[in-house]
Amino acid sequence: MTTPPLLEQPRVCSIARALEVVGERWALLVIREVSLGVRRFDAIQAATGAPRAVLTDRLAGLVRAGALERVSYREEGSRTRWEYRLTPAGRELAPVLSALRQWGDRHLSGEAGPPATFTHTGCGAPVRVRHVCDAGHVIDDTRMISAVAESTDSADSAER
Amino acid sequence: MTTPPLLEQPRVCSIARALEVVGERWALLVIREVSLGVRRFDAIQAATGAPRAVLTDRLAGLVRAGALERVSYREEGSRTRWEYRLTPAGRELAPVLSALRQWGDRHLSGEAGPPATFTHTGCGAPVRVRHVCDAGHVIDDTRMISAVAESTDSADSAER
DNA sequence: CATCTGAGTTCGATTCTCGAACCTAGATGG
DNA sequence: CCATCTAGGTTCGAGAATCGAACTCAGATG
Repeated sequence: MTTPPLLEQPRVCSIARALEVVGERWALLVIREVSLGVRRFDAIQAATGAPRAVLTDRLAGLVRAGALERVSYREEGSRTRWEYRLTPAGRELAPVLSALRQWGDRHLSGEAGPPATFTHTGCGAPVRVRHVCDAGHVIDDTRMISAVAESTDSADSAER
Repeated sequence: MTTPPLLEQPRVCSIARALEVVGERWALLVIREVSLGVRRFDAIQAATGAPRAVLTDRLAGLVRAGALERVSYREEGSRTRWEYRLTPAGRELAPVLSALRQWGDRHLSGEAGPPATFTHTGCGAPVRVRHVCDAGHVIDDTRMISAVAESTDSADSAER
């Protein structure tokens, strides 16, 4: 109980799997932009600052992973263009972005305060991400969350 | 409203700032391990699979950023050792990890289902991260969240 | 026909990451 | 006293990823 044993294999975990998709540099900033309605290559490039070659790569990866889709569209009297849109899976990354923003706001925004604030459109109150259980309890103390490992091969249960 | 103008500068944003600290490869997996109680260099190395040199670098970065602290400790009749602990700021990364895990669970865990589940210790109900406003409303539709840019220089307000 | 625009490619120069091997200082064993 | 073990790193060379700037290409536009 004092010193957990060394694992022989890196831990299998959804966090690691998620990071393989959205953990590369620029990937989450791309999702941020598309969430904000910025959908065209050049606009995403300008708003993120990613090098164009890298952006090409990230966009393709996010499409392959099912977070974005590449759609052709045509404005009145204009040629066909491409744009990137969030898929439902991509939209579900919103809590990841919010959680990062919340942490950055709190710990990295210096004197100036956060560069933007987010409010509930219904009631105007500030919005944050929190742990909530399905019975409706808001949980701020992470010690009140228990991990249960789905028994795979190497049995290691995590406690916090 | 149709096509947002190209930004001249990459967007200033807490997400980008947060990613400068925790966005490098392995950083969040290190935080995951320390959250789980794995505190020693070799144990973190084994659980994450990060190369040792990279791990040295990430640990130093996370200490510099104030998410971890490096503490010496001594077990009975043993020499002095070092361990890494979460600071309060590091503990506040929990929603980031949970949000990533939630997304990975939903979209990347294939047949086998999620490798672990998390429940509220009080009531046993599954825990997830959600947007909640300070008036207590749970918000699942992100269109009900409004962004208000703190008026800096280049005025661009974000709508979703 | 020349120009503009959107959406990429190509290129050479860093920079980062990987894995394996090596180093060091305090126990520990004989 | 010497060899060994362990924790916590360093060092090293090779390979992959990132960077910024310049180039391409096809369909409007003048």
